[in-house]
Amino acid sequence: MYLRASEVGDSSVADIDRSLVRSLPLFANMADVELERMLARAAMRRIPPGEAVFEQGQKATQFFLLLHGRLKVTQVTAEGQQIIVRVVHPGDLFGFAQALQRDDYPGTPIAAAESVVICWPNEVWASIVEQNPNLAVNAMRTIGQRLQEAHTRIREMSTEEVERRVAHAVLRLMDQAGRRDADGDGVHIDFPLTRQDVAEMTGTTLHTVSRLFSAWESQGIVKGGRQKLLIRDRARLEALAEGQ
Amino acid sequence: MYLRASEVGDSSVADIDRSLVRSLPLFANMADVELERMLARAAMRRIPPGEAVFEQGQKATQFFLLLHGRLKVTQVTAEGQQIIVRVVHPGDLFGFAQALQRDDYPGTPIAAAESVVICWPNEVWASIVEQNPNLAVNAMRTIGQRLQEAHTRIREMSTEEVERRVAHAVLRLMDQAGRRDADGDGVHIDFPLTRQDVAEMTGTTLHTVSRLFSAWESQGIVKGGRQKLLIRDRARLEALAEGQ
DNA sequence: CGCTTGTTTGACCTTCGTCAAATTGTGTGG
DNA sequence: CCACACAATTTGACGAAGGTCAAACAAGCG
Repeated sequence: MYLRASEVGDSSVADIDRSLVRSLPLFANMADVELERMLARAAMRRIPPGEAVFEQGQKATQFFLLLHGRLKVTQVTAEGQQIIVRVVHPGDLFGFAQALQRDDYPGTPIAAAESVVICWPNEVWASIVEQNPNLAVNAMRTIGQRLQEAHTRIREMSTEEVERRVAHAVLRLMDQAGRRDADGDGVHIDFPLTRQDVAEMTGTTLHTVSRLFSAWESQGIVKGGRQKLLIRDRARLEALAEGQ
Repeated sequence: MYLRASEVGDSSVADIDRSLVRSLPLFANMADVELERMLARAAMRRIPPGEAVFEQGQKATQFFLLLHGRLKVTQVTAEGQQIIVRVVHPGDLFGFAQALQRDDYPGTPIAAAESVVICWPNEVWASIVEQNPNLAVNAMRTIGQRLQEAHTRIREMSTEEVERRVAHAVLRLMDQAGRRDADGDGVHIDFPLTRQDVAEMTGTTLHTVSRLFSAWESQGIVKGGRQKLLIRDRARLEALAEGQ
């Protein structure tokens, strides 16, 4: 948020915050020299809220790393229905298309808040992986974890009713984007999140999510607001997620 | 099916069918020497129908490749509900736990039909990947594709009604395990498949699947049987999958 | 201050899951 | 080779979870 780059769209390598990048697990085992070499081929981009980094179906020419902010990756069906495939958090790689053996991007990452990404041309990937197998292993673990998450979600959608699914989704958001509230009265989600978003993450409608949040609020479990959510009683939310 | 190993549980490396392994995309770019070196550390196992290669939650000590047969990978929820995460086809890697950064297996692969697998101890993975980055890239692509499939499934479960989901699942099975029928009257699924299986793949109940198959059968789209399914009219099934 | 975007709530109705019971294949042991 | 037992399948009746439709109501933003 406090980046020099925030005034411009694209920006030079020199502006990239080294200490931030260095702290990412993805680069944990990479030598400084190699990291510099990698950053030398990167570009930085600022994404204002509501804008897409790229569009679903677009030819994949680059891959990305989120430095600051938060992205919602959406997919749109042929009928125009939208779902949120996942949320990209700072430090996550995304737009990995060529590693997934496809030449177009499968989804659209939209900035939920002001965001900053680094991007590399696709060709860089192969050469980097060859020189640094460690990175490949790390990247594979990342994808593996995502696969895990996807399976968890499939299992939830197959076997759980809406209330439990929504509870799970909120708990996950809490872990990934929770922030101790200023008033000390709980944990709030650190980026603008609508009921519609939650619905698209759990396979339900914004109406149902709204009804659930209202019910929860009357029990003191959460507190809602426009694009805001504050969790006050994690324990009870966990109970709901486990089915009471 | 015509393996010497079919009489015994475990078997020596010498028995592994080289031409079969060689033809797998996973080893496409691997030199013969390296392939031999890799197979030298492998073991072969025969799995009778209904038996598990390993159990969900078990400590992951090996990774596997399916040579013959068909496996249903199941997950069981805390409440005891089961879902089928995916079907393993000949040539697929599975039981990849350590690449996914976990030390236990996330699911249970059960042989739907008589099956033969090769297995390696986990330690082998790292050394092989180091010597042969190509394999790592291939493996990553495989995982990437699985992630794609998982997202597709999530999207379907979020936005489509049961009939479309089941139609999609059947089409997928057709592509992955379809076999021109002996009577030439369509394509049948090449392994024993129950209504319950289809239900667990689509997040519905065996009752609903049975009702759907009955309806489809009366329209001449499919023909059912005990653990059997014959697709006679792919075009109409595709129409159903697209929502008419 | 209006306008847009997000949220809340109510009424209604459809899709599917649940419960129950009958039926049909298959393989096995006598 | 038949009969029995078990597993898979089929079908019907019923009800409830949750989606759809509709309308009113905030909360920011320019």
